[in-house]
Amino acid sequence: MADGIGLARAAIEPALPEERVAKFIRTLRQRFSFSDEEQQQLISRMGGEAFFHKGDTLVDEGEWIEYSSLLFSGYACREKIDREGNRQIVEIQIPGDFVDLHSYPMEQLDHAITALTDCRIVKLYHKEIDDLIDKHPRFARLLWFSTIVDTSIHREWILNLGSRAGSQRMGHFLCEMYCRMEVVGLVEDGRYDLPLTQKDLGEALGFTPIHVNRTLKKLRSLGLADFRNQKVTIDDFDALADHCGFDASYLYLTPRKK
Amino acid sequence: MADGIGLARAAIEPALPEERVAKFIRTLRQRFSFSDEEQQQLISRMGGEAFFHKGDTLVDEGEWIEYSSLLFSGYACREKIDREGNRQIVEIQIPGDFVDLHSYPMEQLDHAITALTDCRIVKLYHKEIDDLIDKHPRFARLLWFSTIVDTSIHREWILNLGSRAGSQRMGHFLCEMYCRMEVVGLVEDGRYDLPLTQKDLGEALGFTPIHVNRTLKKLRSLGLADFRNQKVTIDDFDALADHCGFDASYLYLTPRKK
DNA sequence: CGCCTCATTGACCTAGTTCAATTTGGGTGG
DNA sequence: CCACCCAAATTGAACTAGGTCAATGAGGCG
Repeated sequence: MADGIGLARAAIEPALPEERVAKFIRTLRQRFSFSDEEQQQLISRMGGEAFFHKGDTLVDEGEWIEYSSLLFSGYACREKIDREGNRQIVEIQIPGDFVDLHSYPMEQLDHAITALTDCRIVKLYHKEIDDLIDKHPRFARLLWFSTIVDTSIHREWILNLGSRAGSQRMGHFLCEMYCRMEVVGLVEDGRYDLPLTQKDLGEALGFTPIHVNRTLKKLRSLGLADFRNQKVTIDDFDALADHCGFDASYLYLTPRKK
Repeated sequence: MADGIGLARAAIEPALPEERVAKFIRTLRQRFSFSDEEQQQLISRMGGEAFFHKGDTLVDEGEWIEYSSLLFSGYACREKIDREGNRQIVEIQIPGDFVDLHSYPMEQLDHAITALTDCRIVKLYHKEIDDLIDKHPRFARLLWFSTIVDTSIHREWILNLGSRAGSQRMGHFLCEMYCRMEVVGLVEDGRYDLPLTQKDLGEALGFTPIHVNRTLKKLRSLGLADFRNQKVTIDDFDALADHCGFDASYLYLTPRKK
């Protein structure tokens, strides 16, 4: 595991994991200067792949965790279940996301991570992170940053659930996914995949599936967004963003100004 | 700034900052073994106090941040304002909380931090954290952990706003505050201070102030909780926790089992 | 072809909002 | 100590966004 080639060898498909890992690194590079050598330092420490089927649990609540998983294909979500069995989706994970980097400091999660589609992940063992930080302390701040973006996304969801209603709450969610998908090259002609049912959408947004249906109908009739067959089409992103007061700065996707 | 004495000298009142800093450290020690020397390493790097009045902004959205603030007396909240001017409180900060340790990796926040009462903070400059991690890489994981607990709290709020209604949503919030106040010794005879108006409570829970009033009335009539004059009384915590399905594990306050 | 899951629509119901008025209590100046 | 003020709490009444219940369609698949 001296370099990225080890990863390619381990791949089941001909796809090069480096390309997917690069999605994650590209996001980081938008905020931090990052030498090629540092990039190699990180990639070389990643090793071991795993495959999950739709519906599988990638990480279970309370499970003892030794490595973090970088999602390089497929979609997953983080979810919490309350006493009555209500499911709340708290975040959607897309290719290029480290789905549980926060398990490095945390060691056990308070929520489960479930595959929304078949998924492939690359592992980064926590002992490798220890070693990486030991030798290159700068990585602490860098990897830490990437977990803190999730915190920011959570805060915006709190705002979304607490302060926005109906089509604005829904539209805001679709805007967020649009922006996140775009940086990893998964938006084409205003379209992207969103492998959720209307029931799932309801569980993310605090709506009943019936209300989700009506909300989507409204956005469609306003010409702002269309969700059909697990695909989202947004012809005029700015119009939708304006409709729901979406401002992408909480996603920390743009370079810092300083 | 070779030791904690520097802090005491800087204090405006005779209160010893170490005692308050210790609240933060005590919380960490519940999960990490922590030598006295390490504790000293951390405390010795903290320096500089600041005082804020009720209503002041401790940290503004988008502001460039060079140090993180440990709240050692008073209460604050993190809030986001949307385009329409609606305010959403996303977390309450109590004595012993690092209110913006996440500004170390993030450097600019997506939200503001506002004083709910007069507040006193101790600073930890980010360059000191750099140095600390450089010399003692173990601190990276440890401080990182403490920011990740906020992420977990945010997730539970998403669940609370998305899945719980009425008195259960309110009760859950009161349970959380009870538990967090208890570890820092601020609960006496089932009572603790909560310096919020009913309007503020509504802005935290996604309710109108009128509904907050009715929800509180209901909890009072059920004998589960009483909020009056910015003080919460919970005679039977277990009964309240049972009423709203509260499980404190997301607060990561108990020692790890492993 | 028939099954099964998901989407869609209608009718009705309720939790929570809105609007408006009244009360309470702490603080302040005379 | 009292009179006054003001912010916050409380209550009532009417209204509505969203939930509940129930039925119908529509697409995918063995």
